[in-house]
Amino acid sequence: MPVVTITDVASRVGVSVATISRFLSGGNVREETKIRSVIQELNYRPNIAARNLKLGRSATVAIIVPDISNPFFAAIVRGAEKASGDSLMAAIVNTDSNSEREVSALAHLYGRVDGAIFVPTKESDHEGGLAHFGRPIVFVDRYLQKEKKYDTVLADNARGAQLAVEHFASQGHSKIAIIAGPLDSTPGRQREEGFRKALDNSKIVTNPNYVVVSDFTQAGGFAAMNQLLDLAEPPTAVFSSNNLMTYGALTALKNRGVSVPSDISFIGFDDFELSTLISPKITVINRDAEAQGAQAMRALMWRLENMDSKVSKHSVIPVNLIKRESVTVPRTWDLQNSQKVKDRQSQTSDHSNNKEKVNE
Amino acid sequence: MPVVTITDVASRVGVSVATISRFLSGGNVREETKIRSVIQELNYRPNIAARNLKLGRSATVAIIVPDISNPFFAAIVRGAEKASGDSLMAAIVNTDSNSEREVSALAHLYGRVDGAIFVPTKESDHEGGLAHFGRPIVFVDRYLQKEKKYDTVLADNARGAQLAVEHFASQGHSKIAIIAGPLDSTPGRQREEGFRKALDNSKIVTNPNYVVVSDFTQAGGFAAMNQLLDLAEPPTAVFSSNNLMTYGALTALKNRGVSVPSDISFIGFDDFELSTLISPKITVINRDAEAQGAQAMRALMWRLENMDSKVSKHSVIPVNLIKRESVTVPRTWDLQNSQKVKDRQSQTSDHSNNKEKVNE
DNA sequence: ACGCTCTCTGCAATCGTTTACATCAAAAAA
DNA sequence: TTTTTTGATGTAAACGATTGCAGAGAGCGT
Repeated sequence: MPVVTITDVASRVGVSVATISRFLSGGNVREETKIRSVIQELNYRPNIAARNLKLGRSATVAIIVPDISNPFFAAIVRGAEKASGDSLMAAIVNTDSNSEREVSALAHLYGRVDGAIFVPTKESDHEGGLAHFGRPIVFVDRYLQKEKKYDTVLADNARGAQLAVEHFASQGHSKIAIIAGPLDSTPGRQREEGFRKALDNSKIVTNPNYVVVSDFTQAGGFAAMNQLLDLAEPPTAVFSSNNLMTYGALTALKNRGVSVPSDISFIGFDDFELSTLISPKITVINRDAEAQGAQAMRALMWRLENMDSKVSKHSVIPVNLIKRESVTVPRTWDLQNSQKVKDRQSQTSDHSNNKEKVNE
Repeated sequence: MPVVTITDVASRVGVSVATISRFLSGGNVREETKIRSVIQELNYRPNIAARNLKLGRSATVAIIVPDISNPFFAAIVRGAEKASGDSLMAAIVNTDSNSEREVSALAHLYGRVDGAIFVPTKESDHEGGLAHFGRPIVFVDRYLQKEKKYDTVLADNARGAQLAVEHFASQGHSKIAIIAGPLDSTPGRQREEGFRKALDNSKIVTNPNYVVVSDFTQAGGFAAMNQLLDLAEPPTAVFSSNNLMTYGALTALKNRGVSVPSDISFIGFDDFELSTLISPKITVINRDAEAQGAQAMRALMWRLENMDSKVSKHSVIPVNLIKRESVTVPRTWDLQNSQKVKDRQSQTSDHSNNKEKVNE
C-alpha cells in the first residue's frame, strides 16, 4: 500500500520529475517507452489534489437540480454526466426544490468546483447573488432576465405549445385550455405565451377561464384540472405544461369519470415513463432531455476553456409531437345545462371496469 | 479577482497562518472574534485542493449506479446524497448497466475519491478486481460472496417475496408464478429463494413452469409474462421481481387482453411512480429506497472514520406490502375449454392492515 | 524566587504536482 | 570547421494549506 508518487517514477526511470510531468501532459520525452512501462509497473496515478492545487482548479463541476428522482431531471443529469468525458467529475446536488438550499449549495460549492450546471427552482430568487459564485454557470430550462451574461440551454417551449394547439385545432377543437406553470418561470411563461400565440394564429379567441396557472406539481395539476371541469362550459381539449401536472390532471379526470379522449382530448408537455402503459396512451410534446443535459455540459466545458469570451451562448433544444391516443375530435356538449350527454360508445379500453366515485 | 488565502487573513489579523489554520479546525485561539470578522470581511474560503493534498484525502465519494434515470436508483442517489452532509461531495457515475464501464469507472475514480457506494450491474464481474481500488466500498442491493469484507445494505428480499406469496395464498391462490431476476444477482436470487421457501411454508408445491428466470428488464418481463400465459395451465397469480419487469409484464397482459386482477392477480417488487394512475392500481412490495441510500452513505462515512475496523457491516432495509387493486381471489377456470367464470368478489383496496380472511 | 503545568503561539517542513528558467548536446546552417 | 538553432532535460520555486516542535507567558503551589 505504499503511495507511489511522481518522484518514485522519476528515480526508477532515471530522469527528473519534470520529465515525468512533461510526459504526463503530452510533451515530447526521450524515454517515453520506459516511462510508460515504469508507470505501469509501479501502478502510478497522479495525485489529483496536488495537480489541482498547482493548477488552481478542481476538475469538478456541479449539477444542481431540484429533484433527481424526477425522471426529467434525471435525464438532464445523465446526459450531462455522459458528455463530461473523464476530464471532469460531476457532483450532483439535490435542492429539493428549495431556494434556500440552492443558495447554500452555491455557497458551499464555491471553490470546490470550476463551474455549474444549474436548474433553479424559482429563477427570480437568483437575480442578485450569482456573481458572488464567481464561476461560470450554465442554466438549463431557465433564463435569468437580469443576468443575461450566463449561458442557457432551453427547450423550444413556445414551439411545443404551438404544436399542441395546432394538433387540437386540426381535430376541430376550439375550446382549448392550458394548465400553465408559474409565469415567473421560463418554461411556464414561454409555454403559456406560445399557447396564446398559437391560438391567435388559429383565429381562436382565448377564453380567460381556459388559462389556469398552476405550479408544475402533481397536486397543482390535479386542482387545475378540477377547476377546468367545474367550469360551466368545460374545454374539450387540455394542454398540460409539464409531466407532474399531467399526472395530477389525469388523476382528476379519472376520479371524476371523465373519459379521455372521448370526453376531453389531452396533450402533456414532456413524455414520461409508462406513458404507454396507462389507458389511453397519452399524446405528448417531447424533447430530448438527455441531449439537453449533454448540450449544457458542452456549453460549460467550452466556457471553462474560454473564460474571457464575453458573448453568452443560448441554445434551444427542439421539441416534437408524439401522437398517441389521447386526442380525438371534440365531443358535442349539451350547452343548455352543461351536462355531458350520455356516451354509449365507450373507449376501447380493455379494463375500463372501475368507475370510481368522486371523493375529492 | 484576487484569490484570498490563509496568509492574507493571517497578516490582516496580525497572527501566523498556523493560528488561522488552528482556528479553522476548531482549536482555541486568542483572537477568535477578530479572525472571524476578517474572514468575513475578506470573504476567505479555504482552498480545498491544498487541504486535500496535505490531508491525503479528497473529501469526495462516488456513487456508482447502473442507471440514474431508473427511479429506484435515483432514490438511492438522493438518499445517499442527502445523508452525506456537507463534509463530503458526492460524485455520481452512471454505468449504463455496463460492466466494462464499471471497471473503468473504478479505475478512473482511483485516487479521486475516498470511497464509493456501488450498485454493480452484475456482481459476478467484480469478484477479483476490487481490492485494486484500495478504498472502502459499500455495496447496495448486491452482496459479493467472494468479497465478504465489504459493507452492504440490502433490502429484505426474501421477506418481500414471502409477503407476496402469503398474500396470494391468503386469497386462495395456489397456482402462483414468479418472474425472477438473474439468479446470479443478489436480489434476483434472494427473491426467488424467498418465493420458494414461502411456497413450502404454505404447503404449496412449486410448479417448475411457474418459475421463469428473466433479466430485470422491461423486455424480459414482457417475454416472461407471455411465456407464463402460453402455459397449458397458466398461473392465477404472478409475482414480478422488480419494477422494470413489472412494466413489461403488465404490457404483455394488456396486449393479450388478460384482465388484472379478475383473470390474474399480480404483485410487483418495488413501487413505481404512476403505480396508482394505471388501472388497476398495482399491489406492490415496497421498500424505502431513499433510506437505503442514506444508510449506505452512513455506512461509508463510518467506514472512512474507522478504516482499521475489520468487521464488515451488513444492514437490511425492511419491506412492506402495499395492498392496492391487483390482487383478488383466483377465478375458477373451466378446464374443459379454459373459459372464465364470472367473478363477483373484489378486493378491498384501502391500505389498512386489517387481516383479511384466510381462504384455503 | 523557583519550578511546574497549561495553553497558546510562530517557525518551518511537508503534501505531490507544474513550469519558468537555465543548460547542454546534437542537428542544421554557415 | 564554426556558429546557430533546436529540443529535451534538470533545478528549484511555487501552489495553499496542516502540524510537529519548541518557545513564551500565565497561573499556581511550594
